[in-house]
Amino acid sequence: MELLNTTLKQIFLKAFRDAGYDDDVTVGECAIANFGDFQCQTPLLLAKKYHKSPLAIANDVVAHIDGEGIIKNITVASPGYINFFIDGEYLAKYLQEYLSDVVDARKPTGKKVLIDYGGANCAKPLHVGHLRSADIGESIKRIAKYMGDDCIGDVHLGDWGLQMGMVIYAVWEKNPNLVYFDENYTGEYPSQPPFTMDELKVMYPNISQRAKTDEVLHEKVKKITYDLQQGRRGYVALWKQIIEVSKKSIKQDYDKLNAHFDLWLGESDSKNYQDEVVDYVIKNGYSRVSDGATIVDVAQEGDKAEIPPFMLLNSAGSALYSTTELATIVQRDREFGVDKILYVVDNRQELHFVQVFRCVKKINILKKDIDLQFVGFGTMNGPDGKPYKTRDGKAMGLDDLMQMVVDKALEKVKQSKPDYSDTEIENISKVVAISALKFADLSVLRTKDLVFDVDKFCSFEGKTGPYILYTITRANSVLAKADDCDAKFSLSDEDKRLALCLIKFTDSVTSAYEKNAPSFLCDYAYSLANEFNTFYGKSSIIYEKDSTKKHTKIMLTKFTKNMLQKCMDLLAINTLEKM
RNA sequence: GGGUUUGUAGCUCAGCUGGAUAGAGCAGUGCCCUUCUAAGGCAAAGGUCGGGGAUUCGAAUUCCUCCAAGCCCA
Repeated sequence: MELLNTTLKQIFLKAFRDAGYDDDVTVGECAIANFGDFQCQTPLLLAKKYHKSPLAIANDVVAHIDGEGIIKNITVASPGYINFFIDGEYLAKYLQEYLSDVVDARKPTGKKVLIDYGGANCAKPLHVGHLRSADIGESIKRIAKYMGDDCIGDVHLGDWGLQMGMVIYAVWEKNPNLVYFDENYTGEYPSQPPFTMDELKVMYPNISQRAKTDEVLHEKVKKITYDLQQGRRGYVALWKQIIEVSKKSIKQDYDKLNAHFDLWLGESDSKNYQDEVVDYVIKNGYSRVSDGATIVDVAQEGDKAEIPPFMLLNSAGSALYSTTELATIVQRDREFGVDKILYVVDNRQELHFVQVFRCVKKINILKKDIDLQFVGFGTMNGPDGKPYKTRDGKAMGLDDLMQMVVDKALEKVKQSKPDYSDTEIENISKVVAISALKFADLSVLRTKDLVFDVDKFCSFEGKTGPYILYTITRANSVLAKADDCDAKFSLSDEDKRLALCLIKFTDSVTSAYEKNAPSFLCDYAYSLANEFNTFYGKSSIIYEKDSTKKHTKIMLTKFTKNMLQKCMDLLAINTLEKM
């Protein structure tokens, strides 16, 4: 279907041409405004070029506008705005078509996009810092899918670093007699892991803390990590079990947040490509040795800042985080044939990714020219304005945070709905709590840092997730009680505000998609909910006497509900039928 | 030191490519539940948009400069 914006632009474009103003692509664009339903500001832009006052141009154009049946009540306002209204009947017809069309995904773009988000580490419980990547990444994925991209979400698990050595050490410390640590052992290893996830969650922080001050322990851990990466049998067997157990637990946590990954690959999965990539780079002369390390220069002319070289191998000859990243891109190119990769990671990693991206481009190793994008998000800071710490003992795990919000929601539901059953209360509280948490996280502009504020996550009033859920349930309740008839759907002037708000959806998803910024959708959902609540409060819907008016109001209620549901779906927030 | 991001109401934040009186939410004030879920609505109050300069019909938005903070690299 043709969007109203396009229709209006065509009408205005023709009028501008007929009036003698031509040759600019932006001519005739109209936007929803407060001084009419729509406003066109083009006359202001043309004044200089044609040496005429904007007011005169506006008047010229208005005389040539042919918007029969669509546009009405055109006025010109100083210094050169063209304000106008949309015919109610026309808008009603358009709106119905728009809504049945817009809920479905757009036409496939044919683009394959991999979204790298989540960023959990094996053996480590998720903490508040993981919230943003999961929430933003999942929403970006859903938005891109809606816009027609073929999307793959990859959790890209941290499963190959020093933390694995730490956990293996912890297992050893607890029971050094396990067969995993016997170098002479050649038989099968037990199928059951010698630990539970709950034990792992304690082990890692414990060793990590101790390794900071204990040099000897730190060295031991490094040795274990090295042996693991060299393929020591017992360690590898144990490592695999750690990953299995971790994955299961991490998946449960992400499920709670409604973040669902298509791929559960980790850093270690690219190791098949690692040697090949390193060889390739060295053989083709892209690297040089500096202070014993093998590096690739990635500085470019015109750089404002000095971009340090990409590190391929350190002085000990071992691969680094950056090497793994490079190998992973090659893997994604070969195995998935992606066109674009989005990295939904903390802003602080930007330089690292700039280096990786430049290196990939420089060494010319990919089959396809992949569009690599750094989609950074602001840091979750503590109350002191410094990044929220995990290792300081007082760290808040995601579990604890969720429990806190759920408890708060329980309290709230119990007091406002005393007649609900316990299971009902429990179910509602969970959904409300997660919606509060996710919406609070998502509604802040992606790139900005945000203060970790428990009260904000626990807030259920105002611009929050629960407000949107509440609006949906209100609409539901109306629809359940409404006995609709077959009357005409026709928009009166007072219903138009809600109708115009509904059709703004396209602009919102589009900018959310283009900027990889779900916060635009949060803003939109809130403004729509707000508009609906005003509409709801103004007059009764189901007790409306006039059948046309009643039918129209019921339809608008239904549209709003569907639209809000759509937005929440794109934000990956579950909704409720009743609360 | 270099780079980078940010500075908008008491607090937390919107304000996209410059457009009419700078918008929300919390907190605080006053109303509104014997008709659709008050987790709501309505009304009022709150701001020299960090300071200064430049560009123009018009700047929170673009440019320059200074101040302050965060982050990254050294």
